Amino acid sequence: MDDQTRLMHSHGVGMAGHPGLAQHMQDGTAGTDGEGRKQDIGDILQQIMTITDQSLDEAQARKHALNCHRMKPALFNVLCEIKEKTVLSIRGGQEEEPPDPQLMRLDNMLLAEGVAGPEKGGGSAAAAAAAAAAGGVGADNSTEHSDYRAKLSQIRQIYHTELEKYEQACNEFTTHVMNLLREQSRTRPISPKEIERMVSIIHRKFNSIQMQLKQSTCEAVMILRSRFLDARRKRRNFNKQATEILNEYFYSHLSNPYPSEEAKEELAKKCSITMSQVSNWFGNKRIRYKKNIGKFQEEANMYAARTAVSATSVSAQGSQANSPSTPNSAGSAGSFNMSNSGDLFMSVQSLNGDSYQGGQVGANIQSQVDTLRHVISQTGGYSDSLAASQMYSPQGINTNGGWQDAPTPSSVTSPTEGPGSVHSDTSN
DNA sequence: GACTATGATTCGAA
DNA sequence: TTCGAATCATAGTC
Repeated sequence: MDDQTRLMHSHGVGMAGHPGLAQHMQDGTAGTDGEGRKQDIGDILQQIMTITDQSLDEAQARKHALNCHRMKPALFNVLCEIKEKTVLSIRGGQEEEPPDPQLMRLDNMLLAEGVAGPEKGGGSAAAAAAAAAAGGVGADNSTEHSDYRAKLSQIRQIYHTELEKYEQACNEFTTHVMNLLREQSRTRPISPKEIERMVSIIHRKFNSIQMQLKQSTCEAVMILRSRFLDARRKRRNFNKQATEILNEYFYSHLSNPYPSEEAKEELAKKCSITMSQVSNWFGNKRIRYKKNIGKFQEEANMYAARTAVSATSVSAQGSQANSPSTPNSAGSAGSFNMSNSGDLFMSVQSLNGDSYQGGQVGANIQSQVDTLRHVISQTGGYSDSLAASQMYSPQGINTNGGWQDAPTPSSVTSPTEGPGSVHSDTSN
């Protein structure tokens, strides 16, 4: 006799003395001896315990037989009484548990990252926030941003798909268990509250699985986020063309290498970088140029010569009104849309003739003059009229170590403009 | 691996 | 806010 059978037999003996069962026996089985009763109960219990080992058809048949068994009501009563005794312990575990703080944290994070909750443009808000945190300006256009958004969107999609699967599985399983319990309630006493409790247990189990999903999603978002920010932090050299554009601007505005907002925007667009990167570049360039002028001399010469040649060629073409020529980038680098800057020589004449044509024109002229003067100073020739006014300092740095606010002859500067107006050299 | 170049960041001053 | 200056951190070169 195996343990199960022994257990059943012992229960059978025990239940023989049970008042409910005894009553039933008195009612329905009067006249039968004790051995026979024990045998009956043992049979029933054995049938119940072995029901799981049987095939579905077999079990169905057994179940039917059990339901029709004459002892079934008695057994039901016994189970009811046992249940009454144990119901207290069940009640003990029914208290509502407070919401898990970790789950709340995860939920909040997923909500903030735009993974959970309503669609926030594929997490673009979070991406923008991340970009802002990284100090990027205009990062909305960056490749990193779109990558981040795409990846976040992927995470969001996977999360929702998995969540849906879990919910579906949870619902299916809950329905299955509820049906099972309802079915079982024919043979054993099961109250609706118990079914409810079982449902909540199932939900708790599935919630813990959901929490794992949320945790994994959060981790994925964190990794993505850190990678995104790291990528921004990571230094990447600008491409050659971008550096050339920036250098051309820098050396053609050497007297005042402070691009205006518009110029920065233009440069940023041309170089496919952000405005803050342009600002950084100019900040670094100014300080490094100033620190080591000698080192940059060759570079300065090259760009100055290039610009001068461009300007001269433009000049040779005549002062066409619709010419897109620029003082600094008439070459491959593109234009900064500086009007009236075509005729360098005329500009120089104007300078010498003290015939200033207006702020913007003056600014553009200034660039040309910077370039020309630089070339001249480097070649050692031509020092008459220009030098007479104020010899060009190739470095564009005054004796105080700062950039010359008004590096050109006073005649160049508009009488209505202060030194600060030189910044308008980039006022396209 | 040392060194240099260079983009980014931080901090104080104006 | 912008700039200069110092510094950090990484890429590229030898």
